[in-house]
Amino acid sequence: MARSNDEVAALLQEYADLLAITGGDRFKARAYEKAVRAVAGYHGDIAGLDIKQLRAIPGVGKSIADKIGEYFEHGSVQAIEEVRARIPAGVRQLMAIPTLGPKKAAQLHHDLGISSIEELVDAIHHERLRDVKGFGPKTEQNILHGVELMQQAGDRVLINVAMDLAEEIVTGLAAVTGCSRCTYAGSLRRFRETIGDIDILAAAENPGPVMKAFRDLDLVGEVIAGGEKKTSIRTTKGLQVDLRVVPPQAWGAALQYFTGSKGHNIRTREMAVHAGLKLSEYGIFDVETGDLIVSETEEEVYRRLGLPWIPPTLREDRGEIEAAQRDELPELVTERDIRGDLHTHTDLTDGVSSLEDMVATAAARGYAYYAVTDHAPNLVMQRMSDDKMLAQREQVRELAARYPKLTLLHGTELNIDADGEVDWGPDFLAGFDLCVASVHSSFTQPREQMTRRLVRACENPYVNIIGHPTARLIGRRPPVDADLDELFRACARTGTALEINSFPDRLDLRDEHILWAKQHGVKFAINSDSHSTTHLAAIRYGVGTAQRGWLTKDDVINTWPLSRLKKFLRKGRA
DNA sequence: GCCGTTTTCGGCCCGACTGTTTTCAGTCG
Repeated sequence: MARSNDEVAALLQEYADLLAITGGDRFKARAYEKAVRAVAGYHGDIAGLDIKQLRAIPGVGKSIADKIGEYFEHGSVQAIEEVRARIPAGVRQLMAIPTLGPKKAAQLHHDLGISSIEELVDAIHHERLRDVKGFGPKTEQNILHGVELMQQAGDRVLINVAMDLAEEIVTGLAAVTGCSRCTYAGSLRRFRETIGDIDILAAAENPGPVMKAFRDLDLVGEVIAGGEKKTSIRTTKGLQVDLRVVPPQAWGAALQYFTGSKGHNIRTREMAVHAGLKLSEYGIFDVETGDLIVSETEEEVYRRLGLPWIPPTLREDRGEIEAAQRDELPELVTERDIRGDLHTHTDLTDGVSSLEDMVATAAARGYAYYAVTDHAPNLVMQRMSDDKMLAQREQVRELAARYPKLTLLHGTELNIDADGEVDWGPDFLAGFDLCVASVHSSFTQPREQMTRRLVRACENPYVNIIGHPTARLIGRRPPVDADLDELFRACARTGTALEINSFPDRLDLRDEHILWAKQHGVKFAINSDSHSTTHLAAIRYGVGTAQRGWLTKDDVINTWPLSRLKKFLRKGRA
């Protein structure tokens, strides 16, 4: 379901870009960019809001609220149509080329009539850029190189890919003599679901050796920019990594700055300005005297702004500053709070590890309970049968004796069919300790049908958790189209939890949907959906996503003591 | 275009690096 928030955000971003290309008031363009972040990060669906409610969103004033209203009413916005008519779409696309921004794109369009990437490449080959002011031979090379990179589509990568790479680089740089601290920052530290580039931060009195060690890493494909304090490289696989080295005493301010997000940083810097201070990656300074006030730790930086420390996963300018000012930041769920995994597979269906190995790995993680939830018969390719399922249950019960500290639960992952029915009737389902139910087919049903299908699953008294609720695969399959408000209401009403599937290519529900569902009073289960012993650790990404959705321990059923969990799983059954 | 415990007008985040130019604009994060 393409949320209307995302549609509107894309439209406002286009307008902001076009305003930047046409020149004029750059603060106007910035105001639209601010509104883009506000709309994209808004917790609910903005389609249902009236003008007054739209204006209540910080960063959305009369003009933008009216444009959003006009868009919902007519499907287009006149002011945007007018500027579209003047600036060909291809001119905006030029901005996607690294090193090309709105000014250069506008100049190419104005001086040479270039309005597409193809025309630009052609113009370079015919040496037509030589006469344009500000464009030299290096710029030509940079553009051609940038276009080549775009064609290779070195897009965003999944969080686990970036995390593995970042941890490898951090380990390498931390070992360099003179490097006192090293960590990853940026969107990775905020646990965004995909990562565009990796930000590494190091502290050293003398940056030289750390910079050299970075440039010499085996994974470096090319050095994009190499300065004294900052170096950017592209790995052999095409991912950009930026390293910043700061003096040790500036660590806290630098970490705060390089963690972002951009929106969060703008807010904190504005707060500093209003207090007669200046906040940069080197610290908080007194504007009058230029004296450094604090810089060593993030806690000090936030405290000087009158705020408690804000967890990185909240730093998206989605209300965390206001919550911090009221001292109402949520106490976020952490990986340590997770007492068990409630969605896992074995080699009885499509897993690759045995029941024994999966349980041993769960026990080694210190879990208090663990559910085995292999696929049910309707997912025919998994070749499940009643007999096999019952035999596995026996095995689980026998295995339980070997793990006195770990309670084993026998469950299943049911298949929600096109009508909302599941694999078994009540008699057989009653034998399970818990049931996950998920959509695995008919992904493209119309909205009403899909909504009814999911709500029916919730209404089944044996369904405890809706697995990967939108069934999206990041970068490969879009989310199903359903009325999420209705689904969330049904979950809250029936005592059905929504899964936060931790598998890095799912992360489903995603952060914004979690925030939205939480407003309805829904409970969640953070599960790994493991198909191998190595997958259990992926729960960290589900926890990070849950944090981005502002969840506390109490919101997540698999942080609860077993007795409370079991009560929830009875779901009001007799 | 948005916003307001100094403001309904006059502000609007900050710094590194590059390429071009000779003191700086543009881009990026």
